[in-house]
Amino acid sequence: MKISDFSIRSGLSIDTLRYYERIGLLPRTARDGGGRRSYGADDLAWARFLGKLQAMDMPIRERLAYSRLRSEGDATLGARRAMLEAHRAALVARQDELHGLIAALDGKITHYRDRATQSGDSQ
Amino acid sequence: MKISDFSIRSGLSIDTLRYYERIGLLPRTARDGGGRRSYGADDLAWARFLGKLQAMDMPIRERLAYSRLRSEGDATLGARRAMLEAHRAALVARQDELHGLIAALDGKITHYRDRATQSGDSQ
DNA sequence: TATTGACCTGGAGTGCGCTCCAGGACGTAC
DNA sequence: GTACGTCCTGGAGCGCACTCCAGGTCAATA
Repeated sequence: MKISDFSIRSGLSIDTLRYYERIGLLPRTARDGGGRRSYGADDLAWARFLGKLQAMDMPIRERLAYSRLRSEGDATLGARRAMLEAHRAALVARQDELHGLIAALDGKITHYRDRATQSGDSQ
Repeated sequence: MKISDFSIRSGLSIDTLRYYERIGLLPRTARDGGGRRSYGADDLAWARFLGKLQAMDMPIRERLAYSRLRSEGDATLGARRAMLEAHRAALVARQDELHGLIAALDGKITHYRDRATQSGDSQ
């Protein structure tokens, strides 16, 4: 698969794909005769998983650490699982935080609604 | 209140306080005889509210827009409420997204657990 | 065969959100 | 009255995560 197709299918821009390869987040991609990148199905699965880690707010340094572990093979399965579990805990914490923030926001919105034409401080 | 105390009580660094004032997120703070900033209780409420908007991932441009509305007085109450309601919807959407991502992560973690000593691709 | 369009590389530029720095002023403690 | 700590300003620098650009190569198409 050439980079333009891979970009569409992975959801990552062409520039981002080259950038990720440069920093080692994606392994050095296979090339065709003319030196152009040629992606396979396994590359797609990995790129999509990276996309998910990004959607989970995992910073690029951590994704890079995970990627390095992955490149070291099965010996690092435990370490990778530990990273995912730690990140899972962070996501759950963030969910809880959002819950509280939404509640606070609801209070504020209600307050605004109540004083639509009155005075007082609403920030 | 001087800036060092206000920094502690608001949770914003001294540099951040000055930066926010520079870009107009905090109104020009009152000064004492020597030209130093002198904060009041209302400043504190506003700074803390800004902190909450930040914790809600509201980008600085939006916080700035909100801040400008606030400085225009009660005429903008409706617009401010609309902003908060829009942001609330974004937070709820993000909560839902996190829910799905955590579920996906759980699948991955379970997969890792199952193949602790086996072969196969786990990303 | 000439042109077009997609691709390549290395490196520069961007936007966000601060954070740090130099050089200077003030006010309190000794 | 001088030393010290805290403050001031304007501006530079930084880390993140891309995004864009110049200058060049290559393959297919007209």
